[in-house]
Amino acid sequence: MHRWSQLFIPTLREAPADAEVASHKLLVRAGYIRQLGAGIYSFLFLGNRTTQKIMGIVRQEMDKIGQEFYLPALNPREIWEASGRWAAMGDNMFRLKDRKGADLCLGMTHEEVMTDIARKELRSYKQLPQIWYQIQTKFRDEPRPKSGLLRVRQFLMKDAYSFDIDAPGLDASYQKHYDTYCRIFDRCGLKYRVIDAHSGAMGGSQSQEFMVRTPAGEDQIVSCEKCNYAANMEKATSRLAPVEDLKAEGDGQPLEVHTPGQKTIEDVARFLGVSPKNKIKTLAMMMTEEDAPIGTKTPGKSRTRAVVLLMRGDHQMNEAKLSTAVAGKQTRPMQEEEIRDLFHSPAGYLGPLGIDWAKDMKDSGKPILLVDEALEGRVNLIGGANKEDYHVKNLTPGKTFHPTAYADLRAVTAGDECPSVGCGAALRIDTAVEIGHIFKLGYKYSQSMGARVLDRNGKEVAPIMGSYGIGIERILTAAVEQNNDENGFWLPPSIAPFEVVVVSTNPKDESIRSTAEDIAQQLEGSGFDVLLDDRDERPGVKFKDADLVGIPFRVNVGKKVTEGIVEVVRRSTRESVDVKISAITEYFQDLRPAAR
RNA sequence: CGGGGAGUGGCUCAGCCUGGUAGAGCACCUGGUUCGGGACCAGGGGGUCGGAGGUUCAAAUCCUCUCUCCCCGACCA
Repeated sequence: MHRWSQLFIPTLREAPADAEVASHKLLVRAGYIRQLGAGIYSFLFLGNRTTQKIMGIVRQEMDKIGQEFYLPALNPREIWEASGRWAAMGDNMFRLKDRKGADLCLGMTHEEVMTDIARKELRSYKQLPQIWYQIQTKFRDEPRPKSGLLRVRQFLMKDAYSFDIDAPGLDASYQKHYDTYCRIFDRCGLKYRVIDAHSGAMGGSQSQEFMVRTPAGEDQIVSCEKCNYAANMEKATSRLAPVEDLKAEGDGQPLEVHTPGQKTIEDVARFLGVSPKNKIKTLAMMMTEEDAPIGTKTPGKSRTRAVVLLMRGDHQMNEAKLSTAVAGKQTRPMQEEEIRDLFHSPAGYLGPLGIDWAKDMKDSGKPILLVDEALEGRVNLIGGANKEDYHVKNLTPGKTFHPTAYADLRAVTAGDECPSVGCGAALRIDTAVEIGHIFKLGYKYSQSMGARVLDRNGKEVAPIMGSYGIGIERILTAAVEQNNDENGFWLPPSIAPFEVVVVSTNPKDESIRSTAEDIAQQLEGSGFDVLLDDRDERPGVKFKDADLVGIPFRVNVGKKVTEGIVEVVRRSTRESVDVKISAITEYFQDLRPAAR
C-alpha cells in the first residue's frame, strides 16, 4: 500500500521559470522529474513509475516478436570505425578515453553493437530471421537540448534490429514492427499518426515515423483529418486542381513581351491579364559541393554551382525537398552579381531561356535547372526573358527549354486537397513529436561490418537489416502534452504511476480515515495501482495535488461515508459520480480497459 | 556556433540604474485555531547574491573575465 504521507512527491505550486512547454512545467510541478543539467533529467518516484509502466508495455508487445538483449552504452571506437560512423556522427557523439588512452564513445544507437554480434554469431540462413531488441540509455550531445524531456542528451530508447536473409524477409520483419508499434502506442493511450519519412543518409529504402501532434513538437507534419494520409513536409504532396493552359500566341515560339517595371509574379500576371498559375517563378540558388567527405571536420575545397528552380507562379518552394533534390548539398540564394553572371539580367525578369543547362546532375560545370513537377506537361507558360522589363510567352518545359531534371519542390500549404484517391478533404499542417521510427536499413551495416551468412545454396550473403526505435520518455511527454490543463495533467491508466488516488478528506475523522484505508486496500487487492492520500492536509491541498500528478481517477472519501457513499472523479472530464462503498471495486473493474 | 535573455534562501521574484553590508510571497520548523478546492495567528530556522579578479573607506549594485541555464536560429542516425 502506497501512502502519500510516507512518499516523496515534491509537488510545486509554481512552474520553474525556465520551463516553456506544458509537459516540462507540469512534470516538474508534479514531482516526476528534476533537471540536473541542460538536457539531463532525474526521474523521481512518480516519473520512474510511469516510465517503468511504459517499458512494461513495450516489453510485453516486443516479446511477441523479438528477444530482449541488454547492450553496453560504453562502446569502443573500433566498431564505429567499421561502420564509418565514428567520423560521421561528428560532435553529436559523446567521446571519451580510457586510462590507456583508447577511444571510447557513449552509444547514440546500437546498429554497430548488434551487427557486431550478428557478424560473430550468425552463420546460416537457418538462423534467420532474428529480431533483437533492448531498452537502454542513449547518449547524444545535442547542439541544443530543449523543451524539457522533448530533446535531451540522455534518454531511454527501445531499439530493435532485424536480420533477414532477403528483402521479402525484411518486409515481414518491418511489418511486424509496424503492427507492434501500433499496439504499443494504442495501449499507451496516444493519438498518433504514421508518416512516410525521409530515408535519409542511412541508405535505407523505407522508413516511417510515428508522430503525435502537439504544439510543443519540433517537426511539421501534413495530415488529413478525413483519411489516414499523413506525411512530413519534405514528403507531403497534395492534389492540384487542373489548370487551363494558355493558348499559344503567334507561331508558338517564345515571344517576348514588354513588361516595364513589372517584377513580381502578381504584377506581371495582372499586367498581362493571366493567372499566376500560368506563370513560372524562377528561383536562383547556389549549391555548395564539398570535396571532403561528409562528416569529416577538415574543410575540403568547396565549389559552388548554380541551381535554378522553376515553380508554378503561385507555389512556394520547400527547402527540405530542395535539399533532397540536390542530394543534401548546401544551398543558398544567389547574390546579385551571381544572378547577373548567369542570367545577364536583373532579378525580376529571370527565366530559363538562353542558358546552357546541365543535361543531368552529373553534367558538372554547367548550371542545373530543376523544374517542379507541377510544371511537367504544362504548355505556353510565361516567364522572365532574362532582359530588363521583358517577359516571355509560350514557354513549354521540355520543348522551348530543357530541364536538368524534374523534381518535387513544392511546399504543401494548409488547406490543400488531400492526395489520397477519392478523399477530397483539406490537409492540415501541425507540429508533432516523433515517438517511434521504423526503418529498412538494407545492407549498410551488414556489409560495412562484414556480417555474412550462407544462404540456401551455400553462397555467402549479407543479411538485410532493419532498425526500429521508440523514445520511452517521449511517450510520457506526448501523453502529458495531449492531456493537460492549467491544473495539471492526466495519464491513461495503462501508463499512469497510479490508477486511482484515494483521498481521505479528513484523516482526523476515524470513520473517514478507516473507510479510505479499506477502499484502498480493497482496490489494491483487486489488482489496481492505488495511492492513498492519508496526509494530514486540508482537502483543498489534496485535491489540487491529485489534479496535478497525472492519476486518472480519484476517490473522495468524505462526509457521505455515513451514507455508505464516496465520490469517484474522472480527472480528464472532472465528472464526479457517487458510488456505493460496497460496490467500489466492481465500479472500477467495469472501467478497466480490456487491454490490461 | 550566431543572436537574445536570465543567474539573489527549496520555488516565484523585488532590490542593481543612483554603491552604505539583503527583502517579500510561497515552502520549511514549533505552538495554537482551522478542515470539501493550495487556511489563519504567533514565534522561528535558512542566503558564498553563479564564480574569479578589479575599482572603492565600502560592491548583490560599478568594471573585466569566466561558468551555467533558458529562448530564437544553425544542427538533429
